[in-house]
Amino acid sequence: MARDTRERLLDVALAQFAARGVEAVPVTDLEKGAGLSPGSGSFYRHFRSKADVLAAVVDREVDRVAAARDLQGPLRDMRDYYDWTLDNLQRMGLLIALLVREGASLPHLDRIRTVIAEGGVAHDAADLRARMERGDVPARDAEAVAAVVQAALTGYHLAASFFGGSAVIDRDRFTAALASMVTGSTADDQAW
Amino acid sequence: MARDTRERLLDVALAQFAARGVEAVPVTDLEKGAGLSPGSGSFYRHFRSKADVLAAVVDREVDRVAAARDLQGPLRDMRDYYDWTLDNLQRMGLLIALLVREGASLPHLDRIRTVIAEGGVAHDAADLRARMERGDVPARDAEAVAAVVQAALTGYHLAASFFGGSAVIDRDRFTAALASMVTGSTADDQAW
DNA sequence: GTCTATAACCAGATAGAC
DNA sequence: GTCTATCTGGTTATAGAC
Repeated sequence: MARDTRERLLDVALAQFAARGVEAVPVTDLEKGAGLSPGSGSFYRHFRSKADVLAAVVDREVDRVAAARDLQGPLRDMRDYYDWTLDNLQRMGLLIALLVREGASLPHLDRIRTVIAEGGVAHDAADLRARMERGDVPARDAEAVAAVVQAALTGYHLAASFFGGSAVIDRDRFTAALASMVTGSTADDQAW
Repeated sequence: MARDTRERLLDVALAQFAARGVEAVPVTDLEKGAGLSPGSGSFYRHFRSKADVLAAVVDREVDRVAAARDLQGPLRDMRDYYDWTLDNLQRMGLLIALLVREGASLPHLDRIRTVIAEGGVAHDAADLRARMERGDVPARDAEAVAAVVQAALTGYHLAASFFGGSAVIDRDRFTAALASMVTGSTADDQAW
């Protein structure tokens, strides 16, 4: 047993809840997944209830996402940034799956919203405004453009995760098109 | 009792499944919602099981969406089309909520994917290609641009429905920015 | 077609030995 | 901390009267 039983229970709970939904996962399955005897109440030595473990799962995952965000290096060009954002969404994958599944009934909803939205539109809009003033990017409603970018990246990620990545366009073509729409560059400037 | 009991059960099931998740809704609640005595097995005179009613719900809803799509009038300009698409997503709201909640475990998944994706990227890409050839729109990777548009609209819809419409940008500004990014028009052409 | 009643089962949670 | 055993309550589904 490498890690703490409590940690193992949290790992299993995150994976199972995200994949099958909280209601669909019996406590017995969590015990089984953590190497405990299913049906024994051993789970209850670590958490008071199923709702309790859900809250702990969300808490730990939000902390992780917040910590990972701080590691973000300096942004190079726009496409790298979009690429990095898609990676980030993938890293938050299980948390997002959980959010999407359980919706409003998730605990700590405002913390989740804060972490997921934060550094998003507001930050991007400021960056865009600066580029617009320098003339790197055509002048438009910066906040709205930032919102479009955010929505496009999120939508792409969700579609890929629902439909298993099939029937969606290649990731490179997607970020290239998005960057070209923001910067106003056209086919004359760049091959695809 | 206006409509058939079977229809009422389907209505209640759609609403409840989308809102709370299939697992979380006992058959008793469906009976209650349809005006039947909760706990009586009356539900089972209309459906063989809970899985059966879920399949019927999805089937009926996909049929509705497909039928509504055929009513689409001729497209005027691009912004009207984005507006119409957002309306459409709202009309598919409960089906999308169900898809998002239950994910891969939903029955008839490929039918859903077909109906939701179809007439989407492929159709838009053809339209864009024509506009690019006429010079109305800057020449770019048409399929990729169509995918970005689709992802942006879907992402906007989902964010609005998760977070209750708060913290999201105004719908008009969103579609305006998206249209301007596709057509390549800038602040000089249009006020916001 | 709907009802009352109930069977069969499974999930959440607790007690107490080791 | 984990186990066996168990209580309790809720859920699916069926039987049979009306």
